[in-house]
Amino acid sequence: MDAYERITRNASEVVTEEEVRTLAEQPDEKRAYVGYEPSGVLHIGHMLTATKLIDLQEAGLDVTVLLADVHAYLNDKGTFEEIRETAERMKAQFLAYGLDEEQTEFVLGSTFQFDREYVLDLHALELNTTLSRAERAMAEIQSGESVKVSQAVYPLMQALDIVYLGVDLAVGGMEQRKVHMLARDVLPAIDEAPPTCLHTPLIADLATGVGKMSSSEGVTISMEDSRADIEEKVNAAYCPPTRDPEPDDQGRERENPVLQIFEYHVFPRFETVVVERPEEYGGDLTYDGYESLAADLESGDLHPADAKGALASYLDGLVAPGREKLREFEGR
RNA sequence: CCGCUCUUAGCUCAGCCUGGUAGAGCAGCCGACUGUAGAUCGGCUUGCCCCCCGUUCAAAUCGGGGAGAGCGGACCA
Repeated sequence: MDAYERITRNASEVVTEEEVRTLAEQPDEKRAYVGYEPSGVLHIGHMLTATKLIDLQEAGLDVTVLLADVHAYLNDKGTFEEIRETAERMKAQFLAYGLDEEQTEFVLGSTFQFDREYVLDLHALELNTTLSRAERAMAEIQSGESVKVSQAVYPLMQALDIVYLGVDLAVGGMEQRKVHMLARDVLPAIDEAPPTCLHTPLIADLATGVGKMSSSEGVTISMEDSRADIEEKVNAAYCPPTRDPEPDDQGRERENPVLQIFEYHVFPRFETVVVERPEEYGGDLTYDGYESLAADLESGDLHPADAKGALASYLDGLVAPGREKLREFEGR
């Protein structure tokens, strides 16, 4: 797999393809970043972009993980003291998850976002952005039902972070695309280049296959989960024997979250996947790629219950090191 | 600052006028059926009715005070 392929695999979109191709020519000199609002426990949403960061590191890029304490504050997530405490835990879990320590730089937002120069640039961006545009960019990210002024500033800071972190590639889930498009539009106003962006897919809600999995509602899988928790959650997941389920009775599109997790979480991290299966149903199966597994599920050669069993055990393998880290933090 | 509206189950809301300690839909949970889940069928749970004071035998409901949220405060309508 060449660098370009490695960088873009499993991405929902890349903006623009041409810019990424250029970047892929000298990956060793490039830097990608993702910003996360610190939270005490890594969940499967964090893990999705983290998996992409691991891809990027394997392709040769360096990675900056922004622990966005100021953003979390602006989004009403607590006091600075509380937020910074969770940032440390988050960093440890990312490393446990498999980010390369040598190739990863963790930066706390507050270490540069209060600099005079940064703030002046921020105000310049504010001057170039309408409130409705900023609000639109935040729609998928904000917490609470009424929009605060702080939340309008939020996406502009994301744009500026890309500049101040010296980043060549901004990575995020698809929910970040409006923010990134805003950044591309507005950064030229302060004579900065529009950032190249890479967006990961959103995984559907585990229980229903509708919409996207969210840590705030519905079921999610996190580093807090025991193996038994994971088995229980995966077993309860929506999983028809197809990768393209029918819309539900309200006409909402559905995905197969079990297949999605195989595709976006498991196969990027494991060369082969072994599905253990009782002799009664045909014995073990071995897959060396997502396509063959999905095809077998569709044909009926692989029963969803067996797929779920395998998924739970591989997910547990991904979560276990982070779970250990969390336990260490508890011990302190 | 002024005015109007709202606050009842996890969510959306009904009940308030005509006081008698509460309901619907959705969600959730359990069971049946499928070797998963979903769908279907059967069953079940849940409430400081925003807070305080008062009237009353009795207050979600009436009166007073307070808190929180939403909307409005040129013109037009």
